[in-house]
Amino acid sequence: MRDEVDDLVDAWARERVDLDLAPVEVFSRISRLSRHLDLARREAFAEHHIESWEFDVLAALRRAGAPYELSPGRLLRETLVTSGTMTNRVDRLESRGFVGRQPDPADRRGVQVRLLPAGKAAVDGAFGALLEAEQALLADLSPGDREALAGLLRRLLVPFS
Amino acid sequence: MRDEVDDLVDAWARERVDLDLAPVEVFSRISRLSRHLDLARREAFAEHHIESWEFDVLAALRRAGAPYELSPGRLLRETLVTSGTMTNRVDRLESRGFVGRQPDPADRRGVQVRLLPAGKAAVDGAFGALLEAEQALLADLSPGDREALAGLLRRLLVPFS
DNA sequence: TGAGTTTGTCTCGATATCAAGATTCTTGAC
DNA sequence: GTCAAGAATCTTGATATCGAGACAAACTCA
Repeated sequence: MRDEVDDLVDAWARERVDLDLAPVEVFSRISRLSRHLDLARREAFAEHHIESWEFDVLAALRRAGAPYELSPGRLLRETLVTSGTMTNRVDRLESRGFVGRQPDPADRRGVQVRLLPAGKAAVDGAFGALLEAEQALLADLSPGDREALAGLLRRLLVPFS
Repeated sequence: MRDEVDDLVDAWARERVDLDLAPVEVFSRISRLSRHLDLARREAFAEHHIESWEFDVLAALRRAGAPYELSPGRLLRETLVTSGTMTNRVDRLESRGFVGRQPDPADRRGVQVRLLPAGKAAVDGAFGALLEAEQALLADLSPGDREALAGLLRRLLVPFS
């Protein structure tokens, strides 16, 4: 059982016999899986007529719980984009009727972005499709393997959190 | 030991008690790690004054081995970008003196992109810095853990290869 | 050989993102 | 109370990417 990264590592090993390529075995697989997952995500969402960036914003609001309201600042911290990008995203979600903007009663500089019913329906449907697609990708791993994998990944992620 | 994804899963679990969130435990960590790795990569390359996209192209040429020549078509398949993007990238690398373009003697439609000495020096230096930074991120895992992780990731990646 | 299809590269227009700056409001120190 | 410093949001300009299309050359198969 070989994957694309085995070929990559072999090629580097031929050219740079002096280097220890162990990190490539892990991190290159993570990067490539992430790219494949983005594509799979896009496909799963396409059937529900939303884009990945739309899901990211709507999901942050959905996770927050009723009344499904967050500030733009909070949203950009959740989704790791800049403020200009978030303004643009909320504009487009607003024009689709998925979210609404309301002045923040406690801070007159502020705005609250609220998830509207159409947006909630969209994100709930899309999340279901996403989980289904991802379940299929995990099908070859036993529950024990999944937990072991999640645990090892957590250990890599903790220093960043 | 909790990470950002533990919080994410808890939030979803509160809102959607009906769903099995096991895939999130794995795939959300992979996506987030990939984003953090991109930033770490950018930092490691900054000291060598090259950008991530430059490394991607130069590394493909470097891995190919002497005489370090690939066609634009081959390069875009290696780096997963579109042809318009690759034209732009090769243009900029050419203006930095890192690569050169030559007509393909065997196919008059074709072009060969060749890695020049300055480009080879840049990519070798940057790759060393990248491996060093990535070693540090792996420091907490034993060699056995690393192999187990790489093996599990390979099993996820094989279907895409 | 010659027509039609495929391949390889580049050009062009549209767009999402980022970074920096502008604006408005809040907060805390004195 | 006033003023400076900070925070929240939006605006603007630059840019890298994508997707579609153009063009040239190379195959295919009768």
